Amino acid sequence: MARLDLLKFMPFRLSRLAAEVSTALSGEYIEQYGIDVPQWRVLATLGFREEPCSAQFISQCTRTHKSTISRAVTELLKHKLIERVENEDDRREFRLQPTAKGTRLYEELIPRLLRREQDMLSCLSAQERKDFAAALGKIETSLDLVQTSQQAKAKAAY
Amino acid sequence: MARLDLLKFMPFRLSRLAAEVSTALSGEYIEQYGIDVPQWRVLATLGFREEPCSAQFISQCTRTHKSTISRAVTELLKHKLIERVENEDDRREFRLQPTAKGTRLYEELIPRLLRREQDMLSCLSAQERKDFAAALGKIETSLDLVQTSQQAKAKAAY
DNA sequence: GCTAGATAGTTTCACGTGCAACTATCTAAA
DNA sequence: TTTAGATAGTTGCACGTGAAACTATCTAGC
Repeated sequence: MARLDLLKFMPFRLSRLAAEVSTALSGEYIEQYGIDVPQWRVLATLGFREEPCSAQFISQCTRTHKSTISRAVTELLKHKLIERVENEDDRREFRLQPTAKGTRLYEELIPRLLRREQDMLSCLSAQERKDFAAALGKIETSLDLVQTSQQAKAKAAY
Repeated sequence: MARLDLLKFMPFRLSRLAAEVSTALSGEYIEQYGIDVPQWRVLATLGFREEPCSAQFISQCTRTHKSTISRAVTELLKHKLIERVENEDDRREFRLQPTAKGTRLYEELIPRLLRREQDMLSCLSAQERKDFAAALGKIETSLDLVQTSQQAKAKAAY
């Protein structure tokens, strides 16, 4: 009879680890600034990229449901962390970009989060970290999980 | 100015991967049998272990909130996939164990899920798989995420 | 230029989950 | 024996999220 040790089952381990890491991060820093995970994803995408993006683009890049992004954008607008300008070429979509306040928050948050990530990985050697990231990358690719900016653009333009 | 590419940020990658894997599994197999993730966790714990367990024990092992386990147990009882017997030594808790029907479902499900896990990891060589699991183990340990049966028992007995 | 279908974004709804309060039971100490 | 505090399990509540419906706008084909 086939058996399965849940504690060694990869999907379970990933789910447990992701949940733990996520609450650790959001609990300590993100909640501190009054923004939640989807809002952080919007801000992170806008902060990293130079040009303004559409909500659709953010949704595709972060693989987050468009309704979730929509609500996050509404909140960020309300708190004046981002602003949106109409797109003359296509009046269905809006160009989103961080405000000065949003950029300030972003710049405060980044070092904290990067430090957190380093803490999390500090139990691995440099080589192990590299291998771990590479393995993760292979799995992501095989699951067609990686959405490059190019692909997103291509999709956006279909 | 510090920047952060969300797509290379480990917490984000883990969250995205876990979500994808989870929906892939639950969508294709678990939903097919009308049970959801918490119910599967209960069944997996009971099926793997020989002796009956308490809900508390399952909650600790799987790091799933006790209210979630409670609801999962209620559903599984309703569908006669598990049964519970009073514990004479401590009448607060119940001993949970799979029924014949539950065991049958478990045995049908296991090979499918294991095959799925293999598919997911098939993009890695044997050595890479081993290294990946080891790295994951180190991170889990450093985050105090690993709950052994012994520890759970110790905690249960405080 | 019109119409059909696609797309961006919003909103309503149903549902699953964590938190906190609650009941029942157990343990330890006075 | 009584009482205070801990524990097992359940339930009400608030909240976040995905699916689906909806509006407005765009594109392609006629």
